[in-house]
Amino acid sequence: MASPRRTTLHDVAQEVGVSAKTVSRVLNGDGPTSPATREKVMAAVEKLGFQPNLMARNMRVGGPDSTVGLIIPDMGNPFFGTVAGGIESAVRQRGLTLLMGSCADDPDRERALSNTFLARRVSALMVVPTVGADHAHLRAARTAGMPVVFLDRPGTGLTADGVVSSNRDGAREGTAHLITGGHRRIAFVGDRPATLYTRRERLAGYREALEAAHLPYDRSLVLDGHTEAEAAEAVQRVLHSPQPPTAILAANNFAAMGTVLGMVREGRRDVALVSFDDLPFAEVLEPAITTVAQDPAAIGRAAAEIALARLDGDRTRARTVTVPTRLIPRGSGELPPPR
Amino acid sequence: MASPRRTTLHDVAQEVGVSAKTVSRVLNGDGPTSPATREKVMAAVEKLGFQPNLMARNMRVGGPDSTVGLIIPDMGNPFFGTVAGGIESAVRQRGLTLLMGSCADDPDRERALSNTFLARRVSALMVVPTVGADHAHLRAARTAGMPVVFLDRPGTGLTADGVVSSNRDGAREGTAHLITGGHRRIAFVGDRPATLYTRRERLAGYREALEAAHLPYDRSLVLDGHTEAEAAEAVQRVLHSPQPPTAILAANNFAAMGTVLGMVREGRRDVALVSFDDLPFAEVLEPAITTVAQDPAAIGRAAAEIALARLDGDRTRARTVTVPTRLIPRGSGELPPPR
DNA sequence: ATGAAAGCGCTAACAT
DNA sequence: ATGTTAGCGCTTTCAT
Repeated sequence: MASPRRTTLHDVAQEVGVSAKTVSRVLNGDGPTSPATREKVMAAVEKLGFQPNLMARNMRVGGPDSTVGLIIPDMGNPFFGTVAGGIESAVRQRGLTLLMGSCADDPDRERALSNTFLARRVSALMVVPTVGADHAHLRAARTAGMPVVFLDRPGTGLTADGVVSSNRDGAREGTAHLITGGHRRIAFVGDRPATLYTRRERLAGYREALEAAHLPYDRSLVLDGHTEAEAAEAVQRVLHSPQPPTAILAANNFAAMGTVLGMVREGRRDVALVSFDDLPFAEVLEPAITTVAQDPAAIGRAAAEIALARLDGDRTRARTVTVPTRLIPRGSGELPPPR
Repeated sequence: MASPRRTTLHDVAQEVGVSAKTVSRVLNGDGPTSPATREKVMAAVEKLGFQPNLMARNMRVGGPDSTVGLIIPDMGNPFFGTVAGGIESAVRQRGLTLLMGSCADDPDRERALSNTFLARRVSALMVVPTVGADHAHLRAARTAGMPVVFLDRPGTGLTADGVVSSNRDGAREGTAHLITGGHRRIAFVGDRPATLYTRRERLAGYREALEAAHLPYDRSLVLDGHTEAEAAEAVQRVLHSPQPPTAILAANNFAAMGTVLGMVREGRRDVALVSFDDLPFAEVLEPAITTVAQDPAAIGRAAAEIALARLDGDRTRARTVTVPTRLIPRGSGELPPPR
């Protein structure tokens, strides 16, 4: 009981009694076709359930496929989902379809996925680089005219276009906000590994704010946590230390959730908090959480615009676009230090 | 300054001084090859940055592409991201790559995306059906041997395999939990449109629990809200009604977030809440939120297993797998009614 | 161990 | 308005 072969253009042509090229003309609307054959062809297509084989078409036409590839490190993070939405709506207007894959934080899988996309001749490739991944292998495809855009973090081993948030400025602003409120001991809860681009940049912004206010940089106030649970534990520990912080800058949404969880577990509502990344529940908590909001949709849009410009022949040198963040004061960052 | 043509198998062959077929043999490791040529070929591949054109390969080989397509209605919902993760890890073991696209709740775009996947000859197609979409056009591909699996909701116009949560049982259990706590006026906050499969099933489970306890079904306690904001407003309104509920069953995560937001705005911490779908912040709120947790990763795994079995020749009739939900009492569902 | 020819499904270029 | 031929890049089949 073998499956029937997939219907081809020839099957349709035979059914109607015309040549394959005529069917092709009808379907792609290029050459002239009589209304009569057009109808007959469409009927046969419907009847046989014909799906044109785009691989064959693309191969003959020679151009790239009408898809854009996106590689993200983690499907569960809605941040990337929103980024993807921004790309999607921008490329769709050009008749391109966004296809995405997740590498689950694995550099080997990132490599495999990019080969998958390259081998299928996507029009452009967008990558949110995973820690440890190298991107030198993309050079050939890029030289052959395929745009490569790095999102959220710069790529490694390849100079290409990129789009990032104003991580440093945003973190500086968030920290300064706490300092203005009177805080002098401010903890930083960041992602791991500490070499992660966004973490480095945000830590740098945090330090800039401290320096500007002539506050000391205390390493014991810099905490790690890749997951919510880890961040929560780190926060609980530091709140029990001899000189606990009176305020916390959480450097991403998982860190922020963990920080809130840690504070709840300790029954501490008196610690000020500013979170980098907006949170779905930011407005629901008491106090509501002050955030340094990123604009993931704008990041996606900017990346798509760069890629489309490249496809249109833009040959200027690689550039990096910075999408601004915005401080949204909501309450948690306005708590004064105890005195 | 035109882009250089993409390197082909022949380019590599010419560089080495062998035939194309020899290069093909080296790359796919089928026929016998001498170690010497093997090395030279690999070197040339590296030097020229050769990426085999999978479209050409697949076309000649005739089989399906080594990708699996997934269509989801919304990128921003982490529920679907987790489902995708479950599929991904299951199909990867078979050398298949998961590619996903979002139709943004638009049935036309769902159709376009499925054509995109079909035209590229994916090995299998997974669809989370969007409201208003029809799936009859998938019949031909399915007949030709491509597995189709519907996730989270049944498809329309096509009998195919499916995987869903135990929506009705879960909602009944969640509602019964509130009834056991002494509540007699329990509101239902659901998604829109009211015809949505998951909403219908969950409402049915809610009604079953009411009936089992001989409680009246009061339509004024059934609220709608497709977004967090809409749900919040509906909740605020009902709390001001003459006979307000003392407990709420939120039928999905957006409804739950909106419900919490509405309660916070009204300063009401005395209303019991059970949420269908687990929430990232469920444990952080006070009281922590009692949920009827789904298992999205298990949904994805089950769907992948069905598809793989079909690819292995399973020709039994279409079946629907139900993945159980689990009640997680955390506090918000244990609030007693005021007396 | 390697090469030559044919063909996968489609369309560009040239007929008619 | 339609048909024919050739070929996209690769692999199969059959040589050598």
